Amino acid sequence: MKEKLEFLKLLADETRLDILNILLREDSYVEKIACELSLTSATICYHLKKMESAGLVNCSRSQFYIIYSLNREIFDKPLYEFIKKDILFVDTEEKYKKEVISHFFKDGKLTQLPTQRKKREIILCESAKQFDRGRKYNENEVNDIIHKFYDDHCTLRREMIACGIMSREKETYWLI
Amino acid sequence: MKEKLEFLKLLADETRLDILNILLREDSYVEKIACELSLTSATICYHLKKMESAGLVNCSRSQFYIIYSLNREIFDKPLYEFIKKDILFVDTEEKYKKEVISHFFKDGKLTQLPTQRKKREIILCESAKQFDRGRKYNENEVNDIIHKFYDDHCTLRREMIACGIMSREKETYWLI
DNA sequence: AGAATGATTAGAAATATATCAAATCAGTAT
DNA sequence: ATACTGATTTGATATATTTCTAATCATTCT
Repeated sequence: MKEKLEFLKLLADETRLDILNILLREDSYVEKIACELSLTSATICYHLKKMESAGLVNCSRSQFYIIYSLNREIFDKPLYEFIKKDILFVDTEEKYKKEVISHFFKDGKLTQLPTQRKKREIILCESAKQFDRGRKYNENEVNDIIHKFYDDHCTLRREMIACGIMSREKETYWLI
Repeated sequence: MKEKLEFLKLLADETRLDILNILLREDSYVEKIACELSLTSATICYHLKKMESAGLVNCSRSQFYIIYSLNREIFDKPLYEFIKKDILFVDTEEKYKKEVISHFFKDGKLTQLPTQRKKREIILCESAKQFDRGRKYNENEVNDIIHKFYDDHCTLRREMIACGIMSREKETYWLI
């Protein structure tokens, strides 16, 4: 998660890639790398310290120098390992529905019936909450209830039946 | 090379990692991803476009939507593949030597004999260029030549012999 | 053809970070 | 002990990039 991102951020820098490529070839030390890359020691040190604390490289003192070396095993892992998060996404459908509902319902009024099938279905389900399950309604009652939040009661009524939320027999309507 | 860096930069962003993790689970489209991550469509689009042009994801239109999917084969490769540069480093030793020489020689004068063995060797080799190979020198000649660029001719003369650049027999000196 | 809708682009603001010069720290050698 | 030398830290500057809002584009459906 957070660590993986930090890890990838470390790799996503040209200077650090250059440093890693040098270490891939041979162990080295700050001053020499700085010379090879035409940068200051301060800069190289800054990068090496960062990479060291992330476990990308190791270091040990040898006489005057602090020798840096690559932690090679890390680089054998497939890229997949570095992007996969362990977090499971739950309730994304629910969140999406809420988003759609809050977009089409303003102050309790349905501003418009969505053209898109998937979204229309969500809106129709939401509209159906104005009716009680098990109760029978006549056409006028249905129209009145719909009219409280949407002008075109004919269309909405028809659509609810078309998508299988509501059923009708003669003049009687009920939720399925 | 350049491409690899661009690739890693793309991965080193939290939002893009989130997007990739969503696509790892299922194909999706801009608006839905935006909703799931609580960001605007513009932002998601910006990231997806970037990743698409790098070949990380693919897209195709389906009715209203442009469905994005992961280019999975890329993620199977080991990290190593993404950091290894093809460029061979040549002349790094040469560059390092020049750096050391220009540091210790100012205006043709040797400011100081380096303490460090490796650097001292470089300086001694550089100093040896003042002598001609094959020619024999007596001690005074050696001292005079050295004295033109360094005060302590005794030390320098001794060091050149110690490190095997110059040889001596009785009062005669010559380069090896 | 025209309305609706998802995708994209443009411009601006905010944030993160690589780099350097200079100062300081920490071992090494005489 | 003291001078030397490589490593590190600090503070400042420059640059890149993410994100948003608003406008525009492109496609689908009636």
